[in-house]
Amino acid sequence: MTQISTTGRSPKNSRTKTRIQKENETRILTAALDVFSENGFRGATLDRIASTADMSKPNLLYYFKSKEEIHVALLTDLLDVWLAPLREISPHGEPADEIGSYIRRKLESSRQFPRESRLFANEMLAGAPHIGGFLESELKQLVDEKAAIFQGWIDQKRLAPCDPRHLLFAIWSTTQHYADFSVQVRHVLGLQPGDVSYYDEAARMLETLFLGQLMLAPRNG
Amino acid sequence: MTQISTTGRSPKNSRTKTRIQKENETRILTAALDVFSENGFRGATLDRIASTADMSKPNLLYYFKSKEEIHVALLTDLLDVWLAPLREISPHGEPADEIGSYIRRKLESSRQFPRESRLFANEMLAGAPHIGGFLESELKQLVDEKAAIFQGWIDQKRLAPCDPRHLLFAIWSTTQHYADFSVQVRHVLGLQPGDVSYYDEAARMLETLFLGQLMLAPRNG
DNA sequence: TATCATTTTTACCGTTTGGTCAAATCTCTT
DNA sequence: AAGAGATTTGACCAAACGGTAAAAATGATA
Repeated sequence: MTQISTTGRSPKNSRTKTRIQKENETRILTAALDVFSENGFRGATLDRIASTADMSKPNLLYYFKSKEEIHVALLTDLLDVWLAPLREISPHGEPADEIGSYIRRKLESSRQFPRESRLFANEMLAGAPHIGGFLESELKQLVDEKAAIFQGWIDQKRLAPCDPRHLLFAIWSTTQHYADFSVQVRHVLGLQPGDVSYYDEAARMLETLFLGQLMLAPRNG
Repeated sequence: MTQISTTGRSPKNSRTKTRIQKENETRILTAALDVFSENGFRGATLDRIASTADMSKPNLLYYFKSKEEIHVALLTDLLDVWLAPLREISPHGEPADEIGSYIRRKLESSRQFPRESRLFANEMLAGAPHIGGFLESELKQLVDEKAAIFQGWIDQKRLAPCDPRHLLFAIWSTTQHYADFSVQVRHVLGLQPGDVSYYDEAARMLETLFLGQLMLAPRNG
């Protein structure tokens, strides 16, 4: 499997991009995001991407020389979006503030970039053939760093004892769920296909869960 | 898109299944689960399923007359697995007990049936083309029923005010994450490909999150 | 407006895909 | 051991697939 590195795309070796080049690359990438995020890498076809982009297949291949190159371009852009909210967590704030705002950022990211989230999810389900390296290097390193912050708060009794990495998993899963499983969310809530009005209620739920306390009555035992 | 109903599969119209028939259907379904759960419906191929099942493609098509029929068979089996843990929630127990054991059941389900979970996830990402009907009928109905139980507990002040459906979403996402994103979980934790030893820690995390209290120090404001 | 590089199209190619068919083989029963 | 039914195989098909080559059309520039 071809792993990601910073790839030099675009036709020929020309350094400056023309107006048409920029326009068409954007059109292709947008169309490809639609198709890849719905069907995954293997399930996507160049024909579908081309027709979604309103472009002939050879013309599309003039801008990206293979299906894989389009996919890599999308994933590369994606990784920044994915990491950005995590980077902002600071050791200096209150745990509730830091974690609360991280959750809000992640949820906002799901609302704004649901297709990117699904692209990522598809890549995970397929066994991360393209971004395995990213996961065990950049992501792992950043997670270790932020986990240490959480551990500090735990040691100071400002956060319940727990495995910080699993706390991050819980945040990732609950927030990304609203993008990745939006079809299910909408069906269960009885909403129309395009309706994403559930995000406000989602934010309240996650605030209660992570920052408040869910169980009110004392448990027996 | 072909929606699911109870399909009469198997060759001819024979009512009784032979030994070979049962064996081969199992082999096919097992292989298909591997392939579909990794690549989704569109990304899966009959050739791969056949070779995974150690069987020729025409032979495979003797038992299931199309790719879609195999997929439908898998999804049909899946839906029971998916609903079973939810059905068990009772209005008569303590909220913490009921929700706690539901989480444990769901997590156990992720551990035991990760491929089924990924099959479901793939179907969601693709926009639920095959089980949309199930989502808005059976699932919605069951969710409404269980949400009413949660609402009862909220009214009795035994559970924090929240949208019960979103509470279910939080449980689904956190538990299923360990099956669907297991590659990421393993990479971040630095575990080997087959290692699923993270489930115990996951269970502790989710107990703290849902039944306990994460934030220990009072927040300002 | 002539020129040249960029962009787009048309016509392909070899492979993979989902699926069919008839013949061959195997299995079970008598 | 023979016959009937169940199973398996090999040969095939049309369509879709990822991708190529070269000519045609377009755009920018002088």
